[in-house]
Amino acid sequence: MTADTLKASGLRATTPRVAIFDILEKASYPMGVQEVKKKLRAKRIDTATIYRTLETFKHARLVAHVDFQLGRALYELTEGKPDHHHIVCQKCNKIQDFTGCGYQPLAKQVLRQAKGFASITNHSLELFGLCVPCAGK
Amino acid sequence: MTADTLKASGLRATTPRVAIFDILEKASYPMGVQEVKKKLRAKRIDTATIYRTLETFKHARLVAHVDFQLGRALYELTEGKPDHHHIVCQKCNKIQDFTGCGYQPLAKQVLRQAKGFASITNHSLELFGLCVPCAGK
DNA sequence: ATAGATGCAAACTATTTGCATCCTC
DNA sequence: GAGGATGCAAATAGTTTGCATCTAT
Repeated sequence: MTADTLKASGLRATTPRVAIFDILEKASYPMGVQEVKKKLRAKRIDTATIYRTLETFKHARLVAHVDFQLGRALYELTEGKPDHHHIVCQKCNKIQDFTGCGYQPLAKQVLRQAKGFASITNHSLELFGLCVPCAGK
Repeated sequence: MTADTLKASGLRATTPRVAIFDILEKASYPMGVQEVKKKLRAKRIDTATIYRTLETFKHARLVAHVDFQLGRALYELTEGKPDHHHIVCQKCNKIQDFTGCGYQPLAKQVLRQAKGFASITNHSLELFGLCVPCAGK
């Protein structure tokens, strides 16, 4: 149950949090605040609460912050998908997922080179390109 | 000369463009619109122009869009630094660069797997971690 | 009971757009 | 000269914050 997942992360299982988590769980791609808000429709949950909740989830590492260079933040559950990434069509924003970017050796190497850093806790990687329909002009 | 660089990319060498390019050239880390504006100080260049110019540079591939999950877009010249990336301290936002993320084989593999995509034209990769001072609490 | 979370409203910051004027080629 | 670029002003979008009230534990 979602409430237990939240509690397991040390978070209170409030109505908005459960609702937002459930929406992310059903989503098949990263969602922004507006998208979440739309899905919440009937439930009167304030936009500020959505922002705060997503930020909270991010700190708890329940969600990952994803950036498609669209001028807004997107989030997706990390649950059971480590090293999860996307390729995004630059024309139509279509998304496809892929797993494994082989960043572990890179992280090690960078830590060795970048003397000023003690640890790497996170990484973001997105590929941008053209989907088949858009490439065909 | 900067003007020639711009023309070589098919862009008109206007005063604002030259000024903004020069600022980026001197910068030692990715800059946002506000940072550029500050550097432009005396020169009366409108914020809208900065936005438009950076977008233009981006399309011309003179600059790369960088995202540190700060809620605003940053840009840096691509000039002579292909496959250039950063590691960012999550506490103090200190930045260190590194080169080469070995994404070429990854790109190939993803194109093979992600059937819906025809090409990859770009990639973004940032590492997030803690710098030595911040890690020491 | 109490710390923490939410709703509401307002403030802020980032970014975009329309249009008249200006400047580069 | 002509078309693209800029400045200005206003609009739009995204995000944050203060505070009184509510709620999960």
